[in-house]
Parts: sequence; structure tokens; C-alpha cells
Amino acid sequence: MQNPPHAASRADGPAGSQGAGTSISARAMGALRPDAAAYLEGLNPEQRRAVETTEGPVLVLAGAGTGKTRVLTTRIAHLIATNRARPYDILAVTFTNKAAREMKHRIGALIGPAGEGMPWLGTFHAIGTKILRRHAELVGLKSDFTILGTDDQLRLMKQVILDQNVDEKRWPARALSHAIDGWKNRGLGPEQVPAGEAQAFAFGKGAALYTAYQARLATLNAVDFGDLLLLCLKLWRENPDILQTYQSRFRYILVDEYQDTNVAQYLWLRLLAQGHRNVACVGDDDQSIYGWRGAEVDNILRFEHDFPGAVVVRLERNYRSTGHILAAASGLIARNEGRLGKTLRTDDEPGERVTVTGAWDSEEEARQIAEAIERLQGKKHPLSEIAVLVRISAQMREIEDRFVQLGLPYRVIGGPRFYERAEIRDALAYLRVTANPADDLAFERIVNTPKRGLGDATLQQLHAYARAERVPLLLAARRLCETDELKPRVRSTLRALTESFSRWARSVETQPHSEVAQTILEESGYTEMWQKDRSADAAGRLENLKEFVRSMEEFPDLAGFLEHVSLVMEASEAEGAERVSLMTLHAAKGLEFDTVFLPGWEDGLFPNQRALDESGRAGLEEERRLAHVGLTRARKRAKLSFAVNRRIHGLWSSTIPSRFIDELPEASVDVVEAPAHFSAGASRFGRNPAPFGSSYGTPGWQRAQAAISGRGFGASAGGGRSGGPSGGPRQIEGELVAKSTGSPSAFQGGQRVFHTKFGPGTVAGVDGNKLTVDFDKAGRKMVLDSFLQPG
DNA sequence: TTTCCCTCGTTTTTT
DNA sequence: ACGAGGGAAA
Repeated sequence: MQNPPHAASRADGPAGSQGAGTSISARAMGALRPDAAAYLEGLNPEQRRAVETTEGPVLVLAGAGTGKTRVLTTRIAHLIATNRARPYDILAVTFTNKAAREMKHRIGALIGPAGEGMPWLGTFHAIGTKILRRHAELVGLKSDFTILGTDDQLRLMKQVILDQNVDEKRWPARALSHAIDGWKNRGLGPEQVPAGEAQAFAFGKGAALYTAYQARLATLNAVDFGDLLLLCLKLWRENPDILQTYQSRFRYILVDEYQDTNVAQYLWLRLLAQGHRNVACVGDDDQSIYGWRGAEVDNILRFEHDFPGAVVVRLERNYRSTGHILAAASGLIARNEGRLGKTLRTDDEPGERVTVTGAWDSEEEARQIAEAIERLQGKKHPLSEIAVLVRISAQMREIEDRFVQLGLPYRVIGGPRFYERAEIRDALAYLRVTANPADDLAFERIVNTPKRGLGDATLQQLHAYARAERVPLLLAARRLCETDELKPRVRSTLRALTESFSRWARSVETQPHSEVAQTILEESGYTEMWQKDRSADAAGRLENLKEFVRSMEEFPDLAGFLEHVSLVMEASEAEGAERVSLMTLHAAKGLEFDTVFLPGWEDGLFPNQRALDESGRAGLEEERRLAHVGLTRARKRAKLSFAVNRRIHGLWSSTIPSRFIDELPEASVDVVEAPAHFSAGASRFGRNPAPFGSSYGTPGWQRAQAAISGRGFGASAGGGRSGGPSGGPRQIEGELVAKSTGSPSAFQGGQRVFHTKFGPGTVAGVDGNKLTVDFDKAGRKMVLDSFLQPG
């Protein structure tokens, strides 16, 4: 394999017309290729260069919508098709399981089943796990180690903090967890933490806590996510021979989303890449939005320095967005200083300009968005091609409320993950103890779930015994039941539990694991617990449990299932329905939609004040990249908006439009103004609307009304259901201006009424001029009678 | 052991 | 405003 048949001369493929310096034979050879390689067709010259520069380090700077995934998958197909590598010679790492799955899928489509068997295509963590299982004993583990999720991690930290006599009030487990995660992200083991930082935590106990935490993990035969990479580094550093086998095994290395790598991942890659040095990293420094969780933009900025002789390919031709959208995004991101610099361009038409709309408050903003969506819907715009991207999840509530009122179908992307739901984690804990009786953390989670009278006191006894005898909790429980240490009632409950676990463990040997799971959930009383629960979401939880058991069937055995779960914490998404998507900007990375709404462009919210406070200019630049990501999600329409008043932590505060709005290139932006114009004089977008400075407060609703009707401020562009006729008295949420006047109402219970916002309904109760109305669509609301008409 | 109340925090999220 | 989690009372 030293001389592959089609050894590429240099980067210039046949498409590169810079023939100078390319040998005749090479060109002749290239001329053959288009036939031989259908998969290369349709690639532009830069993409092709990124695919065909197979030898040596390559950095592909792939702007948004420039065909990044295509390059990555084609490159793999190319390596295999030209016999440069077999599927198992290639290491391809991604960040998310979703990305890994998609890549597998697309490679399969390109080269057929040959791509199915890429054993080393996966997330950093999945590959790290695979490697660690093979050499577990060399890093002090057994090969069936468990991978702890965040909740287990936290519980462990709490124990460690307690053990070390640190005040848990002052140094909460979360903070320790944060610190340790940070160290692990930077590739630092307990001994390598800089003394200063270790000192800073808990009066110098930082290092001791870290060490103790690792020791606890080791005794539990468990690792956390950080360890999956960190322990690989340790393994390789201490065993050069093993490192070398991996270095020579991976002839070609590919990395997706390189801008998101942290230091540990970078070190991990660098060690592996030192073998063949054929490492291709694909990323976009302008889409680095995970700095807060350890991603180092520096990794991508430093690539040429770290891999001397690297070829850098820029993909700047955008196939996604229209001209104005691209211009807006480019103009914005150009304000960042720490970037390698790319200029996206498109051959597409200029299209619609990016719109900017102001609203009086966040509720009106939500109303405007919903109306705009309904208008689009009226023009046959598919809802699945519309997305609303928010900066923080708290923004979603009002928008959802509005959608619910209108009966507009939507889905929230990136909500609580399936495997993170309490009922699923509980069920998992039962399975974990069944599969591995030494899994103390899982045991602790469910000893008293459902409630069976085994509380703290009992647990303390178990712990004491377990620690003294150096046995797992379950075994400790079993032994203590044989003594008179426990109160009779506790003893019998505990004995029943331990016996159940023994029984379940036995049945795993003989029965299908999903059936065992079903049995466990029933016999333990867990299902019953939710059946008795009267809260609203109990039914959903039971549904989830069913789905959980069903999903187990896809795996060959219990161990396989548990491994999958610990690495793949994502929701099973019901695809396909015709719905608007609602998500955070972070969750939107990698997705695209025809129309994208971007609400909440207000200073303090976006750019987020906290990001600014904590990371200064770097924070601002990351926020700006986030804005850039948001804009570049749109294919045809991007609609920005801001509200001048927003409720923050329950308090109404006035806000000013985001500085990012003023950074957009004017030529690509349309300001959608209310009929009577929204601000005279001030800057282009009505920055700092004079009459309501920061002094605006809750009692000011009178002023608010005056301002709105007087200036037409933020009146919805399309009229429609939210506002009265323009110029007339504006309606604000009935609740907000609700002031009981005491004057008797013209309405009576049972009467049919109509409300401009909520539609038709029936009066359920009367209190002065405040009415309780059961609306046909919106449910029960308190409204003022002045907003109602007899129906 | 359980239940109720009070305090605290509240960007973004993967594995 | 609001929910989660911890501590004190039943």
C-alpha cells in the first residue's frame, strides 16, 4: 500500500486548471479519473482538492453551507475506492452520535456496504471507550467498567466532598464537578493540575478532592466522560508500544467540527496522528460556539503551526443561502478579530433582505412571529421548513404559549433527553444493578424508589458496613440481613429487595433482556408507583418506560444495551410531522431551514450579558459567531426581532436592541416598521427609545399603552388578530392591565363571548370587570370585560 | 421517614 | 416568576 495505484501528485486534481508543474502522465492519469470516480462529480475545485489531498496534514476550513459533510464523506469514499485504505484503516471522529450516524449513512450511500464496516468511525468518546476496554487493566480498570453520567458523577462528588470534610455549602459538588471537568478537558490528571488552580478550590483541597474522586471511580470500576479521553492519553504515554500499534493502524485520520475540540481531544489526536501524519481536520472557526465547555478555537487557529506543511483548503462557496442572507452573516462575522478569515459567496440570487422588527415586549414579539408563520403557512410554506431560534431556552415559553393558543403545530428540539428523564434513569439503575451488583451508585438511586422505607439511616448503615468490609452495597445489604443489626421491618424489606435482584440477575441468563426489564419494573413496584401518581406527566412517563423497554429489543444483550445508553444520551425523535421547529441557537448548528426567525436580539440577552461578563471580548466574539450560525441556518428568509421590554427573572426590564443589529450591512437589511414609525431621530433601528429609559417599571402600563397607541410602536405589521385597527386603542394582555374597577360587568356566567386574542368562549365567572372565560381554543383565562364582545 | 416550606439560582450542552 | 433541592418539623 505504499504506492497506491492512483497516487495523487499534489493537490491539483484534473479540475484544477493550473496545469503548470503537473506532469503529463499525472494529467493523463487525472483524465482517467472522472470515469473511475463518479463520486467526485459535482464537487467544486476546492472541495475536490480537500478530497484528493490525501497525504499529509490538511485543514479544511468549511464555512456554513459549503458542503462540509459531503467533503468528509467523499474523502473517506475516495480513500477506500482508490485502495489507499481499507475501512478499518481509517479513523473518523465526530462530536455527536448524530453526526457519526449521518456520516456512516452517507458513506454507505457513496460506496455501498463496504462503508458499513467502518469500525473506527464514531465520537471521540465512543472510540475512546473501545480502546480503553481493550487495555483496561493497564489503567487500573476492568474491561467492563461503567461510564458514569452527570448525575452519578455529582452524587460521587458529594460523597467525596463529605469525606474530605469540606463544607458542601461553600464548595458545592457542582463547582467541583465544573473544576474537574475543566481540568479533564485540558488533559490534566490530578497530578498535573497547576498548583495555583488546585489551591484555589476549597482552601487548597482541590487536588486532594480530585485525587479522591478518581480513587472512588477506580474502586467502583467506573469512569466519567472526561476519563474516556484522559485515560487513553495515560495509556499511550505509559505504553509506547500500544500507542505505536494505534499510530500505525490509523493510516488516515479525519476529524469533523475541529473547531469544537478541547485540549484533551487535541492531544489525543496529535498522539495518534504522529504515525502516518495523514490527518484531515474539517471545521469552521466562525462556528465555534462551545468555548464555554472547553472547546479551544485555538486548536484550529494553530493547526498550521502544529502540523507543519499542512495544506489549508478554504471552502467559501455557499450552496445554502441567498445573497442577502449571506451578506448579512458575512458582514457580521467580519467584526470578529480572532478568525482565520473566509468570505462566503454564492451564485444564488440576492433574494429577500433580512428583516428586523421591533416589538413592544416579548409577548408581542411572539405574537408577531406566530402571525408571520401563519401568513407563510397561507402561502403554502411547509411548516417543517420554518424554525425559531432563540438564545436561551427561557425564551421558548412565550413562543410556545402563543403557538399553543393558535393551535400551530411545533416541536422543541433539544429538550430534555430521553435517557436523562428521571423515570428512565431509575429504570436504568435497576438494570445496572441487575447487570452489575457492584454498581453502588445505581443501587443508591433506587434503594428507596419507589418508597419502601429504606431511607438515609439505613443507607448509612449499609455504607458503614460496605466500607469496612470493602464490599459493594448490595452485598453489604445481603449480609446485614443475616444479622440482627437492622430493625426487623427494614431487614425484611431489604431482604426482599436483595433477593429480587438475585432472582432478576438469574433470569437475565435465561430470558430475553427486554422481558426481564419488564418483570423488574413490575416486581419492584416501579411501574405501580407511576400508575398511582396523579400528576399530569405520569402518563407520559409510563409511555416513556414502555418505549424504553421496547428500545432494548434492538440490542443483543443487556450489557450491549447499557453501553449504548451510556454513550448515546439522545431522544428518539419522532420525525416527519409537519411542524415548526423551536430550538436554541446552539441546537441549530448543522441544521437548515427555508425561513428562520431569530427573536430576542437585545443587548444583554444576545449578546448575553453573562458571556460578556465572564469572557469579555472573547465572549462577545463567541456570541457573534452564534449570531452568524443563526443567520446562516436560513436558506431564503431570516427574520430578526427584538423587544423593548422583556421579563428577566420575573422582573420587567427595558432593553435595547442588540449591537449585532447595527453591525449588519445596511444594504441587506429591511427594517420592518410599524405604521407610525418606531423612533424618530435615534439610530437606524431606534436604539435607546428615549421616552422609556431604564426607569420603566411595572407600574408603567399606562405609559405603555399611551406609548403604543401614540407612536404605533411595534404595532404588528400585518394587523390581523393581535392588534386592533391601527391607531386605535391597543390591546395588551388582559392580565397585565387588569385593574379591578369594581364597576359591574355587562356579562354574565354562561354567556357566549368573543375575545380578539383568544377567540370565542363561554363566561365561567364574573368578578367586577374581571371575567373568567373558558375559551374554546385557549382554555380558561382571566380577562377584562372591555376586551370582550358578546358572542 | 416523610412532608412542607424556604432559599437559591437562573446561557448555551455532548458525551 | 418559578422550580428544584435542602433543611427543619411532624
